[in-house]
Amino acid sequence: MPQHSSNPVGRPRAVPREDATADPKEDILRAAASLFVRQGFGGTSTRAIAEIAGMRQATLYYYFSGKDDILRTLLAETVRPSLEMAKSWRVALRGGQDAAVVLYRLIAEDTRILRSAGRQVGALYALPEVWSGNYPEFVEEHAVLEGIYSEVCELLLARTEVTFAIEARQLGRLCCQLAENAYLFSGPVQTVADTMGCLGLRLNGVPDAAVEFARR
Amino acid sequence: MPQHSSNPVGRPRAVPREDATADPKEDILRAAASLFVRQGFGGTSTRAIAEIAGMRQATLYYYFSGKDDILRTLLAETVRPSLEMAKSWRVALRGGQDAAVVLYRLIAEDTRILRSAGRQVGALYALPEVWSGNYPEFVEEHAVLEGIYSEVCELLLARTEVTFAIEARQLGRLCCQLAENAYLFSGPVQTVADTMGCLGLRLNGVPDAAVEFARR
DNA sequence: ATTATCTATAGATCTATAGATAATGC
DNA sequence: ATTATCTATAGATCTATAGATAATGC
Repeated sequence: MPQHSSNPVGRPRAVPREDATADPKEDILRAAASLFVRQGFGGTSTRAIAEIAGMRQATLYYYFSGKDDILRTLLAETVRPSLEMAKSWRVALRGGQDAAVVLYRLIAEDTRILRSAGRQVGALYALPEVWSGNYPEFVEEHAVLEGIYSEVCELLLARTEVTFAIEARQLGRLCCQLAENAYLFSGPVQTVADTMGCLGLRLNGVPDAAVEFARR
Repeated sequence: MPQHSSNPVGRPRAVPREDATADPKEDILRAAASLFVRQGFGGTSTRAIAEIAGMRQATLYYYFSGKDDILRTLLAETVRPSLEMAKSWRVALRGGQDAAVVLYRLIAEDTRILRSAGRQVGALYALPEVWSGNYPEFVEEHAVLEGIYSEVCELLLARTEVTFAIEARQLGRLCCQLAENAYLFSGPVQTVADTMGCLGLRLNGVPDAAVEFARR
């Protein structure tokens, strides 16, 4: 009869934390994201991460090769679901689905995804270090994501007579940022996601009546 | 006859830079802003700042009490002109000036101010350290600025029948961010400022026809 | 004498590794 | 035996200060 042991293998922690999950890696990622967002990447020491994660500094290196590796993991983990979602909407768009509907869905679902990650991902993306050449895979994936947004905006742009200087690429970026800034809004996810979708359509010059249509 | 000496007082620099201005303080601020924006605050050492500014690390302390003091100066220097400008538009607004016109002007002029500062101020404001309690004067001043934006948005919000959840405070913040994100757009300042003003009105549900009116 | 810089450095980090240790599993 | 942690620490920073120095100004 296999004894379902409640005690884990390995040396016990010196200072156990009651809020630790079963997965130390997850604890580290959570702790790191929270600190990066509040103190910046360079302003966060491995010691501080470890302390919040409930282990000693050196133990981090059993799971990650360093701070860079932690941030890389956080970035990959958060952009990928958004990108997959966006790619499937791109298929719908090219298949003839209405651009306004697609943009609304893109933003709303992205908002949901980012919020469910629970790591204030938008704030993470705002860290200068993220864009400074050390995380090319992330930058590349994010560029593709922005490209999909831009493709939708391009179609919306062609619909209206725009009287000021604006390019699809810029609108795409701003809409992408809308979803990523959703963490600044309080309230139920559904509501915030809806709001972001509507604001994205407004940015693209879609009249509120048509916005109303796209919401369903 | 006073000899207009071309040589400065004080010990000469060990490694002079040809792009140094007459004002070492300005050189330091410029170097620091550029590094903070690319590498983050915590990721930038005083040595790196000094090197770009063309002096030795210890010399920084002749002008500033430390990294904090440099960032505090940068923040104060950039938010204040925006705030003064916004306050004067608040007067106009309360005096009966059209809200759409005021919002357009607010954003466009803020865009110009921030860009003329030449320090990618928006990116500076995105640093987590800025908001983490060490710069309360800045945070306070910025809150007032956002408050003015919100006041304008409040009036615009009352004009239209909005079908989704949105508050004036959130719109105000987003419009403020628009101006602060203008550094991401390339092109002549006038053009970018105009674009940002128009997008801000769009965010507030102002129809493009009315936007056209507000631009003049 | 005054000014603006320099050199040198103490003391406090911080990162990453080596090697020990305290559990379970078999 | 394997695993997950620990302790200890070398070596590399980084910040901030003390005190020297090389100019001009008078």
